[in-house]
Amino acid sequence: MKYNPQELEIKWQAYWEKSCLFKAIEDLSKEKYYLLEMFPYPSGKIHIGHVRNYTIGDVVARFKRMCGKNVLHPMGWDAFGMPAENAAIENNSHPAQWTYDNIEAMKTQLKRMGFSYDWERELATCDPEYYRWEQLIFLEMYQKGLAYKKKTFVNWCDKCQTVLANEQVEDGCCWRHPELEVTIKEMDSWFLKITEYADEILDYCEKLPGWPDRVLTMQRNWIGKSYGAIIRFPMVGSDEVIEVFTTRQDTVFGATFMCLAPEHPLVNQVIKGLPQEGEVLGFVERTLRMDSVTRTADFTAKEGVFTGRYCLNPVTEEEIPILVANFVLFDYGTGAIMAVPTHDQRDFEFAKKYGLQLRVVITPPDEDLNEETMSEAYVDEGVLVNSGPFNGQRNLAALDSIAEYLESLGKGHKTVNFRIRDWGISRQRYWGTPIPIIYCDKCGTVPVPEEDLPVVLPLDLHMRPNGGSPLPFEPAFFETICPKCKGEARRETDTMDTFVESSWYFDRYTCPGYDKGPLDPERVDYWMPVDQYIGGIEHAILHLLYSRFFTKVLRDFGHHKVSEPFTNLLTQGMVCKETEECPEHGFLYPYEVKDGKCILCGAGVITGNIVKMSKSKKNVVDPQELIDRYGADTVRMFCLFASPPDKDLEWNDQGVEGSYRFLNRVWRLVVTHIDKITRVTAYDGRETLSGQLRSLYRKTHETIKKVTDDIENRFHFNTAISAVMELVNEVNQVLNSKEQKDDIAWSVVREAVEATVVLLSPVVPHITEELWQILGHDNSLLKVSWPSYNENALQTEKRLIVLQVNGKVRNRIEVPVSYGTKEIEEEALADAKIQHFIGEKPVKKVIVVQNKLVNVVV
RNA sequence: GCGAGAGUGGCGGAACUGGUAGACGCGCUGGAUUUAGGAUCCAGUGGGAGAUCCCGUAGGGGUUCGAGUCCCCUCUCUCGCACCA
Repeated sequence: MKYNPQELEIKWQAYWEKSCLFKAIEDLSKEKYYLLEMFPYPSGKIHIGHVRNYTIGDVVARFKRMCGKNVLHPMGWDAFGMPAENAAIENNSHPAQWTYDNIEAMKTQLKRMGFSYDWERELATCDPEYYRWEQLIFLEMYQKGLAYKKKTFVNWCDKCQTVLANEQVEDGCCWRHPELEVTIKEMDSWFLKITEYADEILDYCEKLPGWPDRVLTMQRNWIGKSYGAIIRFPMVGSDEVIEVFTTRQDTVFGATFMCLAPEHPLVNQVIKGLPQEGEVLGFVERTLRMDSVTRTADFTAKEGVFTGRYCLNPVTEEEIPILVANFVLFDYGTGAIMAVPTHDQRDFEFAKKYGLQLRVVITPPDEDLNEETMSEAYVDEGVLVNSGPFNGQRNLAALDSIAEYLESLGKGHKTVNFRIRDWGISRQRYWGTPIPIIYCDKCGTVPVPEEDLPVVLPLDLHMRPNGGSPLPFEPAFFETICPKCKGEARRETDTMDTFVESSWYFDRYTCPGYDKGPLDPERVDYWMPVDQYIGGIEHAILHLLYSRFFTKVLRDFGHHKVSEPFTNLLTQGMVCKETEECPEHGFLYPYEVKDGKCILCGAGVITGNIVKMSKSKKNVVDPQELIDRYGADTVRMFCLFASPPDKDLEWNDQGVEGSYRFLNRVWRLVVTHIDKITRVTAYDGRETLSGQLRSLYRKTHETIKKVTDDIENRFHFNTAISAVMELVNEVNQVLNSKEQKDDIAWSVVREAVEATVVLLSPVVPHITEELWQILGHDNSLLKVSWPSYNENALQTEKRLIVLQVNGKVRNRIEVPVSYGTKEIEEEALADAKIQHFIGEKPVKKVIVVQNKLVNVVV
C-alpha cells in the first residue's frame, strides 16, 4: 500500500465537511476557545505567508479541540481595498466581480489545505450585511463626538485627481505619473478620536501578558505619552500669543528663537505687510509643495526663514526672532517650537546655519560649556545656569517646579501630550464602506438616519480609467434628500479606510447572521475575547491598535462587555526568499532563471538579499504547485518544521522534500508491520520492561510530554516535530534489531506508533486519519482525546553527570538517581580523568548542581 | 536620525530558567540493495591537530566556578517610522 496524499486528503476533507466536525456551537457547559488568524485580503491566490499563518492556527485549533475545548475557528475576507480597483481598471471589469471571483478561488485553496474552519461563519467585509453595522457604529461615534471632521494636509496627484498614500509617492512624484510632482493639498477629512482612548489603551498594555513584549513596546512608543508643558510666548507688537509644547521646560531660559510650522495659522498674520512677506510666502509654498515623504526625509536640509517679527521669551522677557521652519510638524504638539540651540541638536544645527543666538542653561558636572566654541548641543543632565531662580538646581529635578513657576506667572501650564494622532478614515476611493453622512446647504452635516442604513455602495457603475473614485461623478449615488429639511442634499462620497472593517470583524464572527444590531450580546459575550490571535508582525501597530480602540468604543456603547479583543497574540515572522535580478529585465520569477541566466536575454542573473516574498520582487513560491506535487500535509509540515513561527522563514525547496520523506517513513512504519501491530493492544504499563523496550516506552512518554509542552506553551512546532522524528527513529531501531519480538514487544511498538499518529494529527491531519483507520480504529482522530504522559514511564535508574574542571567539560559519568550531592561529589573527585586534570593543584572549590554537573575549581 | 528585532556548521535550525554547543532535518561522503538511475537501509559529517587535546555561537571587553544565554562597546543585516520638540 503506497502513500497517496492526493487521494486520501480529498477523501478526508470530504468526510470532515460532511460530518460538520468544525461547526462551533455556543455551549455554556463547555470551556470556549476562540482561535483566530488574521483574515486575508482576497488577492486571487493564497501565498506561502497565508499557508504558514493558517497552518499555525489550524494546529492550535485541532490541538485545543482534542484537549476538550469548545473551539471557534472562523475565516472570512478583508474584501474592500485598492487592489480591486486597480485590477478592475486594468482588466476593464468591476471590483466586486474581481473580489468575489478571488474569494471563490482562495476558498477552494484553503479547503484543499484541510484547515478546520467553521465555514458557516464566513463573512466578507464588502457585503452590505457587514458594512451596514459599521455605518451604524460610525453614526454612534459621530453622535458621541468620537467621529469628527477637520482639515488636513494630504499628498495629491492632479492627474489622478486623488489623494496618494506615502507609499504611492516615489521621489516626490506620483507612482502612476512619474513626470508629475505631488502637491500638498488641504482637505476636509473624517477622523476617529483614538486620542480620547490613548490613555486607556496605554494603561491596558500592562494587562496583556499574553502579547509579545516587542509589540507592546512598539505600541507604547507609538502612543508616545509625554509629560511636558505648554508655554505661551507673547508676540511683540500685537496681542497674539504663540503657544508651544515642550518636554524640556527646564531649558526655557535658553530659548533664543521661535519656529512655526509652515502650515501654522499664525504665519499669515505674522508677516502681513512686512518686507519679508514675499520671501516667507515663497518658502511656505515651496515647503507645502513637497510631499510629506521628501519633507521629512533625513537628507532634506533643515531650512527656515525669518518672518521679521519677534516674540518675548516669557521668563527672560527678551525679544526673540520668529522663524518658519520646514522641520516643525503642524500636527504634533501645537505646531510651534521654542528653540534651545544649546541643548537640542536640531536647534543647534539650525542656529549655526542662520547665525542665531545661543545661551547655555545647563552645565555638565565636569566641564564648562561655551556658546562660542561648543560643536554640538549638550543634551545630557546637568546643573541649571542662567536660569534665574533655578540656578544651581539639577535640570531634571527642576522640571516640575519650572512648570509650576510658569503656571504661577500665567505663562504656561503642565500638560500631557500624545504622539499618536487621531485616525483619519476618509478615503477618496470607490471600493470601500460609504461614510453615512449627508451634506445639506441649509442643515449642514446630517447623519443618515439609522433606518436608512445601509448606504449601499452602487455596483452598476464603471471605474474611471485614470483611477480615482467614480462616486463623485455618479449623481444617482450622491444626489439625495436631506433627512431633516427634505430639501436637495449631497451624500458624502468618501469611503472609509479598510482598517475600520478589520477593527471589529472578530466580534462579528461570533454572530455573523445577526440582524438586530452589530452584535448579538449573548453570543459575543460567550466567545469574546479571542483567546489566541495569530498574524503577521507587520500589523504590530496599526491594525492591532485600531482593534483595541474599537473594542473599547464598542464596550462603552454597550455592544459587548470586553475591554481587550485579543488575550494572546502570536506574531509570525515573514516568509523570505532571495531575489533574482536581470540587469536588463529587472526582477525575475524563479522559472525565468535557468542555470543562473535570464531566459529572456541570457544575461547573468544577480542573486539578491533574502527578503520578504512579494509579487513586486517576484521571489515567490506558489503553494498550489507544492500541494499538487506533495499534498497538503507535506506543505503544512514543512511550514512548521522550517523555523519557529515568530521568526522569519527562509524558503528552501529542498526542505519540502525532507518533510515528504518523513511522512512516507511514518506511513511505511505503520503499513509494513500492520499485521503484527494490530494483533496486540497498545502497551498499558503493567508488564515490567527492560532494555530497548523500556527505553522505547520511556521515549514514547517523553515525546508526549515534549510535544504537548511545545504546542501548548511555546508554539514551537519545529521542535515538536523533531521530537516525533526522534520517536520514529527509535521505533525503527527496535524494529530493525535482531532481538526476537514477543507480544509485549509488539504492544510497546503499538503504543509508540499510535502516539506518533495522534501527536502528529494536528500538524498533518489527513495522513494521520488514514493511518488511524488502518490501525483499526473506527472513530475520527478529531474525537480522540489528546494523550497524557505517564510519570512512571519517565523514571530512570541512572543519571548522567557532566564533570568539569575550571568550567571545562572533562568527563561524563552515570550515577544512580538515588545519589545525593555528597555522593556525586565524591564520585566526581574520584574519577580518574578529573584526578588527571586536578594534578598537583589544590582544589579551591567544588560546585555541584544537583542531577546535572560537578565543577571542580583548582 | 529615531524605534524594534536578529547574527550559532555547507544550509534551515536546537540548546526553554546561565550548567554537555550543534538535537531534528537538508546537503555532502562512503557502503548495502539495484543492469543503471530513483527510492530505501546502514555508517560518517563544526574546524584543527591527531588518540588525547586545542579552537569554536559576528568582533572586542566585562560579570561568574561556569556565558550562545546576563551587562557594556563595535560591526553587519532585517523590519517599522510621523525630524516626536
